[in-house]
Amino acid sequence: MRESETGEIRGLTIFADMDDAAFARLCRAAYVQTFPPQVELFAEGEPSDFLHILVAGQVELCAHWNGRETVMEIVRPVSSFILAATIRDAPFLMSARTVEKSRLILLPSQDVRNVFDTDGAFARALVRELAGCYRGVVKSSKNLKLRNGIERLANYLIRQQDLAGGAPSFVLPVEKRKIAALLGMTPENFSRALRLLGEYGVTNDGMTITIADRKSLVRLAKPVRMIDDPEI
Amino acid sequence: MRESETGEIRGLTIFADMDDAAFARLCRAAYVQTFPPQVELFAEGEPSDFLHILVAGQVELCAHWNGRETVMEIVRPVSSFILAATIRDAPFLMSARTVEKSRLILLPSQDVRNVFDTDGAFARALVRELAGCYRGVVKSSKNLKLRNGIERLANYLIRQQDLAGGAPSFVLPVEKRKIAALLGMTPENFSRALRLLGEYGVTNDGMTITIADRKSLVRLAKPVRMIDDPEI
DNA sequence: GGACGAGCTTGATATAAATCAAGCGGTTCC
DNA sequence: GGAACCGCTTGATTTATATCAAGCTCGTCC
Repeated sequence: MRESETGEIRGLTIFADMDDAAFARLCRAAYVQTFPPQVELFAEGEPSDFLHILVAGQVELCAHWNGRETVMEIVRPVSSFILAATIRDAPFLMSARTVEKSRLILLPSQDVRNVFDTDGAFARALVRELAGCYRGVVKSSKNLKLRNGIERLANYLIRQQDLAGGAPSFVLPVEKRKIAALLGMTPENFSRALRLLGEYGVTNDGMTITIADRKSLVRLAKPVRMIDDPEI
Repeated sequence: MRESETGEIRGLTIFADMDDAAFARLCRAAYVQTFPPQVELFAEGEPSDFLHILVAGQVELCAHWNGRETVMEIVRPVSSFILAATIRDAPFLMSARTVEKSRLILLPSQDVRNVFDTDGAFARALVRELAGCYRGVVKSSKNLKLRNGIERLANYLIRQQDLAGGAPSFVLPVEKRKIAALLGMTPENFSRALRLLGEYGVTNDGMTITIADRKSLVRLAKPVRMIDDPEI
């Protein structure tokens, strides 16, 4: 991997505190790869041979059981994913598929574990990262168990508006059907729920959402820090 | 804290590899406390001043939103809980309440963070522990999103039978209403689902469950490693 | 331009789950 | 012993969600 490429991930919080030598050991056998849209990167149950870092594009993590499929998470750059499987040398719990053309850096899991075993700074950074990941999933689980479909959608839209900079109009990051699965609902119900949010000032044209009356939407969504604040 | 008491937790995987001096620093200001049933140990949103370790009894972790409540996890001894909040010095995402009379060891979060900052072995053990916790929540989330109520209950019973040693009859660990909430269903639906499982050889008398035909139940439940195996 | 396909929407319907309302069966406490 | 309570169960009903079946819209491709 060339230096220009390692630079793209050097700033990630999990690498920030480690010294250059350790980082170099991590990147020695790493490689960069660009994938077209809709490519399966790996499947649930496979051994986790590489720690994946998404540099550009978008990747969805999904899960399957008994012929059913759901979306667990949508990964946006720059961030690592499936860190826990790498650390535990355990099979993937989720499958990964590119949503659009994506560039990834792949670090051999064995190298990640070796550096983690010898570099204290890296180990500590991983603790903080994994603690954050854990809390992220707990929040998502609370969201699923405590809210119904419309409430989840309302909160999702508020969050997306913030991510997009807060303007009244913004574009959904992925297909509606994927967002529906992420929120634990069918595409049909997603569509109906979105129309019901018209009562709260939400309109949509294709992938563009406009929130005319955010206060009204917030009154319905009732976002709270212990579910909706990604920083906590 | 007396040595007889620190011994109860010394064997936990998060402490196993650290040297005695570091462990002693962790335990210096720790204390042991016994709580009666139904006591709230802490509430969602409060600062995480102590890492909690359950030595005996049972504790439920629950979450609230907009007047609704759900059970996120039932902790059994000996295990730590809310490790992620301690590490990140962040507020609790869940509330904790004793289910029965319980004995806990409380380690000041600041001490945990200090030792973690200086002891590499402890940091590495925490990484593995948190990676395991993360994967646990992911599995639980897959269970919620991919299965309906009866399927979740069927898998829960199979798991409990295994935990109880595999005998056909076993006793549920907590009130049915709490199990219902854990599984994301109402007590009424839990009751009905349990009765429907009669078709698959499941009978119950009070808190005692008997699985007469495990194969039949497994055919319905379809447990898979990537959701139901706690070791992976 | 027109045919096709994919994703989205909509309506009708079926199923799952929640809610409401009793009643049952223990236990606790006078 | 009996009253009161609590958790569980059951049935009736409502609501939420999923499924099925079209149709629509907007691209792409010939």
